[in-house]
Amino acid sequence: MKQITEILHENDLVRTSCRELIIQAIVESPTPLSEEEIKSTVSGNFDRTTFYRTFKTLLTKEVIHKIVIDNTLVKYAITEKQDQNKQHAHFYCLGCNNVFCIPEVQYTYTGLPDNYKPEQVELLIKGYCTNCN
Amino acid sequence: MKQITEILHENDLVRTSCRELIIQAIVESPTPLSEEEIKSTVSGNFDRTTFYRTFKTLLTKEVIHKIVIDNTLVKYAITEKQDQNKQHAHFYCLGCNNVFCIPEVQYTYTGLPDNYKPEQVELLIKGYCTNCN
DNA sequence: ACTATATTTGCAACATTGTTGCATTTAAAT
DNA sequence: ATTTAAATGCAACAATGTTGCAAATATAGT
Repeated sequence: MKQITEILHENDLVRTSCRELIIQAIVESPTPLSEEEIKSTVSGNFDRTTFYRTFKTLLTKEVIHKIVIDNTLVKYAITEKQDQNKQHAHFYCLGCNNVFCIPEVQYTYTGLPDNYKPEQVELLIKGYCTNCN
Repeated sequence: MKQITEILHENDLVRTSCRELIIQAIVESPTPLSEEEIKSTVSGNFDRTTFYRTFKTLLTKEVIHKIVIDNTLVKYAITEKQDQNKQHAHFYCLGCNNVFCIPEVQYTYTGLPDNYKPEQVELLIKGYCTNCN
């Protein structure tokens, strides 16, 4: 709990229970959560408006960030400091719909025509996780 | 125009002007279009409901398919028969926001832990295209 | 070309999702 | 404890997407 307060403080954000609960939900989950999932664990406690505003704030302050699997499936995770400049692959489980960050994976590509200037490269592997094999 | 009628016929879809215009807009564009872009080229001609329904139909029949860059940025393209089983990389231009299919790119990865069973792999390269260099 | 049938369209009403302004409440600094 | 700045809740609104149904349209058979 102390950590969560610190996260807010480090980002110049006033400590409020809505912010704390959203962050807590994300931190306590073993895998990234969807907005829906976060909303439901926090729901009942706050006005719809407050949730949206808080969520937006945490995103723009990059306290949390998104992992896009599909336009209909977006997951959110805490932005760890060590992750800031690290690019890592993601695994999406077609069975349980969970997302996993896989920093162990190394990836490369060849054959991009010269006229394209690459800046970032994202790899998304879809398949089945341990539990869903 | 004859081609478009054929596309509909091949997919057991009644030929209607809304369907034709949506397909036409996509086919005539050099790069994939967003739903917004398609809507605006077709807008005025049809009821909002009709557009949504037609769009959905074309998607579920896989006459068109989506390329997801971000949950806020989804582009649609015609599904060519030869593309059906081909997996190819995509390039997203940070300058002009256009998406390009890059079948020339070859890519691989290593280091996925054994307990994950991969089925598909998607590579998305973000950077600047010829016009935006 | 005409008719019968199935499908699509447009409209209205509704449901969901997200946004804005403002008065009240809460957090934090002195 | 008091002051100040920021967040909250409410109401009203805007945008987006959906459903049921009658009217219109496309297709197949004659």
